[in-house]
Amino acid sequence: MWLDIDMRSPVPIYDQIKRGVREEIIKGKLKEGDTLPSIREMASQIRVNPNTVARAYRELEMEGTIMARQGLGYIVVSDGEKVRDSMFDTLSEELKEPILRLKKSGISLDKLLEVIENIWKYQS
Amino acid sequence: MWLDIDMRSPVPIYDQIKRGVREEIIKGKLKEGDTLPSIREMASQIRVNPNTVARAYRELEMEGTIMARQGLGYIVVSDGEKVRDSMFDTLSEELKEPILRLKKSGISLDKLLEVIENIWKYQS
Amino acid sequence: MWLDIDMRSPVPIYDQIKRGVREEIIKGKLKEGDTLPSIREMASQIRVNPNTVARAYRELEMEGTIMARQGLGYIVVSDGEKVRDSMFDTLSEELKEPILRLKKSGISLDKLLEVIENIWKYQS
Amino acid sequence: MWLDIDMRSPVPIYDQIKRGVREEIIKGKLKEGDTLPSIREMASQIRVNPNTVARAYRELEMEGTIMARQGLGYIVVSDGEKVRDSMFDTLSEELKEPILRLKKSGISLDKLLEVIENIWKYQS
DNA sequence: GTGGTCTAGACCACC
DNA sequence: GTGGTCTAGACCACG
Repeated sequence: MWLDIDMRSPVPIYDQIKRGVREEIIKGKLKEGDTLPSIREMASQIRVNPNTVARAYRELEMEGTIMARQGLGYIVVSDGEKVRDSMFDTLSEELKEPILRLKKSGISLDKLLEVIENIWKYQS
Repeated sequence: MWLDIDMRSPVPIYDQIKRGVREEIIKGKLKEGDTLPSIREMASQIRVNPNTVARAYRELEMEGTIMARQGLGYIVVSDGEKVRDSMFDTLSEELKEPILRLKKSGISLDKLLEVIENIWKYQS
Repeated sequence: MWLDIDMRSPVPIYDQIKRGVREEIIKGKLKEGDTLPSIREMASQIRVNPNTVARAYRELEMEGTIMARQGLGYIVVSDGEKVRDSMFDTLSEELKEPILRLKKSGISLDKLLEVIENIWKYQS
Repeated sequence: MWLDIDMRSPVPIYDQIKRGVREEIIKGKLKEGDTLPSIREMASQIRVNPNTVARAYRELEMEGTIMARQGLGYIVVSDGEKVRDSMFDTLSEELKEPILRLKKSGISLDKLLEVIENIWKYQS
């Protein structure tokens, strides 16, 4: 699989892997029943320790997105819809705090929306 | 002082203190030349380790918002305008990552702006 | 044969096969002297790796329930009574641990028996 | 804290730690707001690698039983009631499978309840 | 081959 | 001192 991991990001690698897998499911590149790359394979592809991949997969399993089958590997069990929904919730939650702080500091809603739009349009 | 610290937040305490001080300056409750509560005083008021307050003050000094005066404590040296501007920059930076991830996952700009507006209007 | 295997169960497949064979014997559908489906036949029917079936048969042989006959496959050598008894022992053993943990956590015997009865009566 | 870990049990150590902590909370020996032994302390007491304790604590945090505070340690955030309830659910779930298998194999309800009672009364 | 657990030990951030 | 992440590598069970 084709996850690109940024080793210099403050976001933990295992979390980048989790996000990457979720995004593949949302994009439809991974569907229910598909098998993920094995832990060792993924680990060697993204040049990371297998333990790190294992942790990511394990946590995705705990949240109900994928499932392990002994001796066979991990398969996707959640459809893109569900993953997308829970992802929106999470991200909205992340947006909440900085937005409320901006509000408290006196920015206007219009100014905020303008800032957001700029990020959307002109950032990588 | 009147900072409220949330011990349960994932945001480091020293960072909450920095933000709190900046907000007081933005709101005009602290003006250029005003002195901050001493490290020990602040620490005992918000029930926090003095080292933590010291770190916050030290970093605020490094960014040019406040200044240490031997034997007198820390005084504010930046005006509300400047602090507000740099705060906007920081917060915009924080918004960037979740927004771009939402974009990558297929949310529309309109939908995003709607979400933002809802947070703005209806969240505490 | 008529075993139904649950690939999503945490119970290892080889163990599900062992249990399935034992249950057939207990129910009388397999009697002393009957021959089991060949490893390959069983494997293809339940969509499982032949190695897995082989392991199940091997272990059933070790416990004295079935026996390999050169060129003829496996035959049943234990009667329903015996199998049932050893099965009860095994299952009682499995019940032991969760029950004792419930006890340690302060549930009353009556409450426990009630829970058990509910499972018995109302679960599929 | 005085968890006793059985290194020879098939139950993973990190899981034994999770169970142990939950039980301390249920018994009231750990209350809301109490701090757990630090990862390193617990690890050295039960002669186990700190990573193993860390995993247990992390998972307890994910299920909402305890909470980490940087530089300070873990504190209990769930009361005994809640922990007990979710524990009952889990254990009942564990009982379900062996009980239904016993039922399928022809044991009578009375016989089963007798077996349960014996385990309760006479096992360690 | 697959995943699962555990150890040993490094490095970082926070208090 | 605290927790958090990551690596390297061993050993086990399952298919």
